[in-house]
Amino acid sequence: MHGDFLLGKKAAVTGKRGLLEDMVLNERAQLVLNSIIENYIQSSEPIGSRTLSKSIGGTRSPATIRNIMSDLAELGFLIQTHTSAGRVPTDKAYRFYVNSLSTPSSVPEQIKQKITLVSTEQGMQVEGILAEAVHMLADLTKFACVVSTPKASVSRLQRIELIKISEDRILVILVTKAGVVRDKIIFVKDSHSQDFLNSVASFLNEKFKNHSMQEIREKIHQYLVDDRNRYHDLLAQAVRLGKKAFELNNPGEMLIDGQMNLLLDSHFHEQSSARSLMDAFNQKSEIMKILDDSMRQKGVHIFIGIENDFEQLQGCSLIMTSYRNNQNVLGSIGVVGPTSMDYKRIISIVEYTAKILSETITERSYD
Amino acid sequence: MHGDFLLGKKAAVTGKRGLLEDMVLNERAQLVLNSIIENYIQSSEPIGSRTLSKSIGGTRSPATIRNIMSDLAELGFLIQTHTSAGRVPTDKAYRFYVNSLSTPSSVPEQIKQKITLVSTEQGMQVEGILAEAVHMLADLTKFACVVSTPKASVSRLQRIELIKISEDRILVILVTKAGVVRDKIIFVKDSHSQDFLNSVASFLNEKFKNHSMQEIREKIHQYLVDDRNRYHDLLAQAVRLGKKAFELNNPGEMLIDGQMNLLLDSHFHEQSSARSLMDAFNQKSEIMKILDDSMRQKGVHIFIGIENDFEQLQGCSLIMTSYRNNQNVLGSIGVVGPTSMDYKRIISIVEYTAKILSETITERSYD
DNA sequence: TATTAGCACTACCATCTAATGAGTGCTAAA
DNA sequence: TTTAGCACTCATTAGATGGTAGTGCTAATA
Repeated sequence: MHGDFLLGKKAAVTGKRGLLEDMVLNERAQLVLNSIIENYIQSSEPIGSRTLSKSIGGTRSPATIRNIMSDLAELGFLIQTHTSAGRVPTDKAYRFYVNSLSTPSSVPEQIKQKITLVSTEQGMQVEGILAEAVHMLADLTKFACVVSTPKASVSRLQRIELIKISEDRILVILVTKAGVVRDKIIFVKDSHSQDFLNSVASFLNEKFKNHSMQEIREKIHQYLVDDRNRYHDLLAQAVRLGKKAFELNNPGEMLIDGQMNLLLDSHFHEQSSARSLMDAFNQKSEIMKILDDSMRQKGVHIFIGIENDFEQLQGCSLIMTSYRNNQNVLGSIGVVGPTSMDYKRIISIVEYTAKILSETITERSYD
Repeated sequence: MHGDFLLGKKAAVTGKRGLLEDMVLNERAQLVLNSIIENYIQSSEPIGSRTLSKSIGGTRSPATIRNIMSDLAELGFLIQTHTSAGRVPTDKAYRFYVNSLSTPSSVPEQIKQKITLVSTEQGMQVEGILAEAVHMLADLTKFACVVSTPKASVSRLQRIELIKISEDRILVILVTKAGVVRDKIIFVKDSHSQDFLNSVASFLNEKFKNHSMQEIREKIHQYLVDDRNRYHDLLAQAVRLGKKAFELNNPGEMLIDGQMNLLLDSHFHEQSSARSLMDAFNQKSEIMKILDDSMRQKGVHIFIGIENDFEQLQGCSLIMTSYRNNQNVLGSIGVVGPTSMDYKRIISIVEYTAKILSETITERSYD
């Protein structure tokens, strides 16, 4: 295979078996590939051998470049839109490129200055801060951005309030350590006085403060499977109300911002891709899955094109990372953009934003 | 003036003075104009005399139609994009058309069935219901839709809770009659015990329950301008905390959905108009103004093109109406779309949606 | 062996042209 | 008041053309 020439020593030793896994390109090929990618990220136009020859300082003639490009194409790093066009990086090329970005590039000072969250000064709650963060991210990157709200299951109880609304409805307010207030209504068969609800609430507060919602649900379940007659009436009622109050009914929410950026982006300017992107963002559960996944691991996660499990986003790249308070990982935040995005820049911005967000929320946590 | 032929008796009597105000077109002209508008709404393409002649059943020849059209153009109801093109209705024409829709067309049964709010079953709060309503509206109309959340000032207090977060921070939770829960943090200089906060809260609850936020703010202000030494410590503290707690810090919020629909709409497919539309939606305060205005009056409000005060939306038409619970008008909901929208259909959908929304929220109110 | 120059070839792109067709306005007749 | 007829306008479309940016291949070169 002609392309073998481009492989460095490592691949040469391991031979064809390791061709795709431990792919190592020789210096020359790497230079060319990276240069193509960076040019393409800039211009969004197919890169030809002449352009590239100039771009790398004229040390190689267009003809040489052509040979190398031809081999890179054979190896699946480049494709041509048509015979006489320049070449465009494939998802595989971007993956190679991103992997080679060993040192995370630092955020330019002037961008750092833009990444500040002001909502914290306005007595705003966590959701407001998240909204601001995702809006800022969308504004800086000019792509679509998503953030998941703190998972109810991991957040720890700060306080619960029960407010009688009507004979059969009770408003439950849960305040978590992370600073999120959730409210919902539960329906009950028997009417309770507000005084009674206050006792139940203070019982639940005492019993469960600082426990995670997950733990609380488990404990309540435990109470219930135990012989319930052992408990006196207040306790039994409290547990029953508590069960309803702590029941998880929202599967976690997310905020999206900057979808319009994508529609205005030239890469998605064809009717069909715009339409399908829009559909994708309406499938919140799928996006939630991605956000959840990247919550579980440390660092920045990058999904390039077809690497993406969610088919409708396979024309995009995703840059995701998690945010946290001093106790727990709370959720994740990230960017959805074209595969030809400026990875260096976007990665650093996402990373830095998550850091600032984490700091802001930690400051905000009720401890 | 040639166009005078088209004017009916009324205008003929009042003469030129009333030309624009009590504009009445004779039957023939009305038929032609309405037919042009309805055709254009359907096809989005300039309407020519031949097409129209067929469309009205061939009772008038193209030449006749041409004469009428020419006069209508002279009166400002129609314009031509270029000399040899068909004609397109102006904003003035749409206004005429909408005014002539005397009988509000009823919503087709099959659309009625689609307009249902399910979130109420899931123990969701008002904001969730509004989000569902606006999403549904966007889905049905395929335009952008907005809804304003219930005004804090008009909503009546159901209950206030004060929760100590840290030495200098207190979480305030306000539950209104309309079913909205608002939470915010206030900062205090002196530390208070939770017991103390409970007393303050129950004092405030007793004193202000069922009063509107506006009233409460005024009363608190009254307390403060009175000689404050007259009050004992608890009261003085309560009032001071109360002032902070009831301070209006969010000017009212709104939810937007379906912006992407507009971007995908052929009418806004030029780069520039898409971009400026996007900007318009980011100017939330301007849109809020429109929503507020249409809250103050009964019925459906229609702003066609240049009738719009907000310049950036002068390429659009807005269909707005208010929603309410059994006590008060709470906010408004509406649609932003191209001036060539199907007014009949959209108006009826907006109207019906607002009705369902009002019913749902009334059901939900805490009374 | 790696690199380069030279050359034939390909396909897109902008520009021009001519033909088409949908529409108008005007005039004269019914 | 309506209509038929005719000349005219202008956007759109389809071909045709030349220019350009790119390729692949081969043979010569360092």
